[in-house]
Amino acid sequence: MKEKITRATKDYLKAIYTLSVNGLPASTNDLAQRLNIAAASVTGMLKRLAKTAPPLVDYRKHRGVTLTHEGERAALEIIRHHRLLETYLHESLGFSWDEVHEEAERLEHVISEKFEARIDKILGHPTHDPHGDPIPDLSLVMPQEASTRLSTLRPPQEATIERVDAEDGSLLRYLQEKSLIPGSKLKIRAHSPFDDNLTLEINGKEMILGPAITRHIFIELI
Amino acid sequence: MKEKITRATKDYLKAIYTLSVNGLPASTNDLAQRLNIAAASVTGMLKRLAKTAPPLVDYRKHRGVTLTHEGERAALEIIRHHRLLETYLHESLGFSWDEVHEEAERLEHVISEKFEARIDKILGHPTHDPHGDPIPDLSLVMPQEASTRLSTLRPPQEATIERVDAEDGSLLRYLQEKSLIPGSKLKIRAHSPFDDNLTLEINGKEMILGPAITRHIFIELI
DNA sequence: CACTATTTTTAGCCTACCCTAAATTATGTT
DNA sequence: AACATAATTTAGGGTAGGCTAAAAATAGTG
Repeated sequence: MKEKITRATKDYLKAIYTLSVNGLPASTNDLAQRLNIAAASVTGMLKRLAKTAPPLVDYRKHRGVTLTHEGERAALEIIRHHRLLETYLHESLGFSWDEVHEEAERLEHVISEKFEARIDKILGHPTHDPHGDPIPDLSLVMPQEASTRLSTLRPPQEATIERVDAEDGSLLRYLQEKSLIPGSKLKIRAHSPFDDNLTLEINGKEMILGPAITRHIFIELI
Repeated sequence: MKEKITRATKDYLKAIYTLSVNGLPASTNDLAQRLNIAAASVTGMLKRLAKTAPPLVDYRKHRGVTLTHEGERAALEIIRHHRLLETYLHESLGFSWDEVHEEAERLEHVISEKFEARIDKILGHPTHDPHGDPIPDLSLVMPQEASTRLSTLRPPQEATIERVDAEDGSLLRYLQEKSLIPGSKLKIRAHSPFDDNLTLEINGKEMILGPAITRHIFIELI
């Protein structure tokens, strides 16, 4: 009874997944913004997704949308593709970490299970992609992901960067230049009130970062 | 002024290219068969392709269709993608030669110029794919391709297999089993009249092949 | 609680591609 | 030259997935 899952459908499922991590339903508007599609079109598509067999989403008017079990499985498959691809592009094809997202975004829809298995093996079954995002394993179990934001730290805490939540290339290039990448260790030196700037030391260098940046960086305390 | 070239468009251009190697226009029916689409649909699509700006094909009713310069460029780009991918899948990801076509068929539409450049470099700028088909170079010049069919040889000619013209997986697996792959050297031992069977020796083994097979194998005389 | 601002949905359209059935044009014989 | 057959095109439809404008529902605020 498997329905054919189109590209557009996959994009919706992925977006719904990432917008409802907290368990809350994703809103029409948020989806529209993330997918760059008019809100009205999203409503129409959600209706369609809700009445496939089996239904991929649970949609109720004005209340937002969540994934069904089926929908979540499909979303996780795509996310696995995406993150494995990002890792592969980075490690094996020499793409820089700010380039991998865009390329993976297109490839994720067309690679076969065989292709997936090959790169997974070549990479040694990685658990995280270049941005630190967890990669669901073969049975689609998602590893725990770092959830403490750098912006919440205060001196004299120390931490390791685990994950960077950003797709924008220019931000990613900036972060790389500052060594703000997964694996880097840092110490909080100071916190400014009102603007919430953080002064931190990383690789012996000191820098001041605003919350617009530190909110996108997730850490593990040392 | 570049029009956006959709997936369907690319498939048509590629099909037209391969069907009109001899310079003659491709017919509606042949296209329909190759693309697995009703002939009426092909007519409709050809009309559309002929009136893009710039036009991608030169189409005249009941006379078939040829590629314009623009159309040919686009076709060659896709063919370059396809054949580079086949080579990459085979050499770097361990796909067998009967599996590469299908996978490349989907990937060819979505890889970036950067991806293309990477695998081209990793492979050492290959000129032929695993089936022996020539790969257009960066400026889209197509290398000469072997054009003598094995079926035309007669004892005691000797030759090297250069290219195999087949997409069907089971045929390809059969050929591989018999060492009928690019690079193999062979000697024609006998020719049977009427059925045009050829007896040939390859790697010290003798075998008899009918024209349904030998027509798909292209060689270079030694 | 009433009113405004925001979010979401309806209604009505549009484009790209695909299909079938019927009509038309080409082609290959006699 | 006149058919029969094969190839092609026209006509009329359908679906997926977009869009805009207007209506309706929800949420925030005095």
